[in-house]
Amino acid sequence: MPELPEVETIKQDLETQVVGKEISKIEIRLPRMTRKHHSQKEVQKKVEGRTILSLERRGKFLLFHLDSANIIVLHLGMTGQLLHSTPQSPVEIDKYSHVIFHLDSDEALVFRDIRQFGKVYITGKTQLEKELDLGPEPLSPTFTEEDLASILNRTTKIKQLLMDQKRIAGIGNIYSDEILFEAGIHPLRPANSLTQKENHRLFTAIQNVLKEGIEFRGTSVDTYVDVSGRKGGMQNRRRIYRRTGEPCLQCGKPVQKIKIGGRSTHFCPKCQKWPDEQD
DNA sequence: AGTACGCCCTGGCCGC
DNA sequence: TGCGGCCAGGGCGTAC
Repeated sequence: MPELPEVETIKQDLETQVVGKEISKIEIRLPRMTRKHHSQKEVQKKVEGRTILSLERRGKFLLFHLDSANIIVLHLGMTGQLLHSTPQSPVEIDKYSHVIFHLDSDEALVFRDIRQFGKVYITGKTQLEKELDLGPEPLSPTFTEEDLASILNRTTKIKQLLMDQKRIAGIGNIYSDEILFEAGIHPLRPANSLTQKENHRLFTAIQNVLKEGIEFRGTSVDTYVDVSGRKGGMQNRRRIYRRTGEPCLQCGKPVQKIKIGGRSTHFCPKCQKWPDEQD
C-alpha cells in the first residue's frame, strides 16, 4: 500500500527523470481509472502536448504540475505502481497497465494497478486543495507538536485518527501500526486520552518512522515497487505490521492482531498499554 | 457535523 | 485439479 514514504520515493526518483519532458499522448486503457468528472477526451485535451514543470507529493497523492493551469492528480490506491519506461529498459504492458503517459524520446510512465483502487484525474490549481481535502503534512517543518495535539482532541480511536487523511495526510495501515508501536500507544486508545508525554512520543514516532520509510525507499510488503520496478527495504525493518504471533522485538510477547474500523491492526499487548496499566 | 460501515476489485491462500 | 470462501484495504457513498 503506497503511503507517504512510498509516494515520496516515487516523487523524488521521477523528479530527476521526467521534469521538463512533454506528454505527447495519454493512453487510457481502463476509463474507470479516470473517474471523477472527466471524459476521456477532456483529459486528453488538457494533458497532451503539455510539459511537466514539477512534481509534488501531497499526502498519498502524486501531483504533476503542467505548463498550464492544470495539474495531474494521481493516487496509487492499494496496489498501484508507476513505472518509468525507457528505450533502454522498456516496461511490459499487460492487462493491469491501465493508463500510459507517453513522453518525449520514446519514454513513458505506466500506471499499473491490479485492484483498480487507484485513480488519475485532472484539476486546476485553484481547486486542488479543496478537492484533495487533506490534513497537514506530518513531515512539514511547520507541523508542530501543538498541531498534533489539536488534531487529537476527539474521542476517535487513535489508530483510526492517524489514518484519517482529513486530519493528517499520508499515513496508512502499515505506518500507523509502526508509529503506534514506536510510541508505545495502544491502537484502541481514544485520541483525546493521550497524556502530554504520549503526545510528544507520538509526534516523535510519526517523524522518525516516516523518515525511516523514506530513507529505506518504502515498504514492499505487497505489490509496491519504485519507478524502476525495484522493491523498497522498509519491509525488512518492520517491527509490528503483519508480524502476528511472532515475538515482540522489545519484550518477546507474541504480536496480536485485531480489527479496527475494518482494518487489520497489529500491536504488542505488553509494550502498547493503556495508561492505568502502566507501571 | 461527525462517525460508522459496506462496497469496489483481484490474486493468493486454505480446506475439502 | 477445481472451486468456494475468505483475506488484504484506501477512499468514497450512504446511513444514522
